[in-house]
Amino acid sequence: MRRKPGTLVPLEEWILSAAIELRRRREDFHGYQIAKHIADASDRKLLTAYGTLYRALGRLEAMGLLRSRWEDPQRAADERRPPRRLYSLTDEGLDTARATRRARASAHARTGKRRVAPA
Amino acid sequence: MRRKPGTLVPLEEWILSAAIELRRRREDFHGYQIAKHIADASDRKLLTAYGTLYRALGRLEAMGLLRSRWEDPQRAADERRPPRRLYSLTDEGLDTARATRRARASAHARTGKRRVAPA
DNA sequence: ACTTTATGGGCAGATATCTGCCTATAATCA
DNA sequence: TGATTATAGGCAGATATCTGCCCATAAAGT
Repeated sequence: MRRKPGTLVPLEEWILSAAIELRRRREDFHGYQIAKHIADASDRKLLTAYGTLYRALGRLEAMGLLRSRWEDPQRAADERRPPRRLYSLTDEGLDTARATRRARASAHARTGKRRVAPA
Repeated sequence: MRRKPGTLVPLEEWILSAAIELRRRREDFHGYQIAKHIADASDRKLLTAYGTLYRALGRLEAMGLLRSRWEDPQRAADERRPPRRLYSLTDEGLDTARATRRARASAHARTGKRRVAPA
């Protein structure tokens, strides 16, 4: 719905937030996983389909905040499931994710929006 | 349903037959593709789910008649779809597929079954 | 303030692989 | 011949990624 340049939409912020959490556990994440994570965390019936999330991941990657790589297909085969696309935060993405968190934390009463992503 | 050792079930024969056809076009094939191919070729409402086919492919690979490899995930990404597992006939699989065809061709009236796979 | 425009999210479904459970039946065995 | 057993196929659904279409709405433009 026409984003103000340099800002993130809520879904993108949630993804970055989840990415920081998973990063502490030294894990990369994949779309299906984060979709379930977000669906659980937020009661919202969000993501009736996964399309919205995968598109958001694509945008974040295009912005340079996430990078993705395909996992070794052999590993997927060993675990008897389709291969995953694994995402991780770039340096810029990490900065942005932290800035987003700070903005969230200090956004108690204020409704003012803050720039959390580079123009 | 308890196979006589060294024989193939119809689904497996169809797969090998399709594999020979595709081989002429110098193409490897993947599960989803062959499922549709078979579903089209045989009016049968076969393969309401794909599970049956993927299991048959797995058996043929375990028998040594097919080999599989994962396609380059980058190519799948470029074509904006999930990665495929590509199958091709082994030498033994090619022999077996040809023997199956001959058996089919000469099975006009006779109902007698023939050994088309090695014990 | 009012119109235009860009785009994110919902809905629907395609693409692709894989498993668990049940049942029917062919092959084997007694 | 009749009982046992192995297993292929159907049914249902999980895992995983991705696209097309539409609409609502916020941002930008006038």
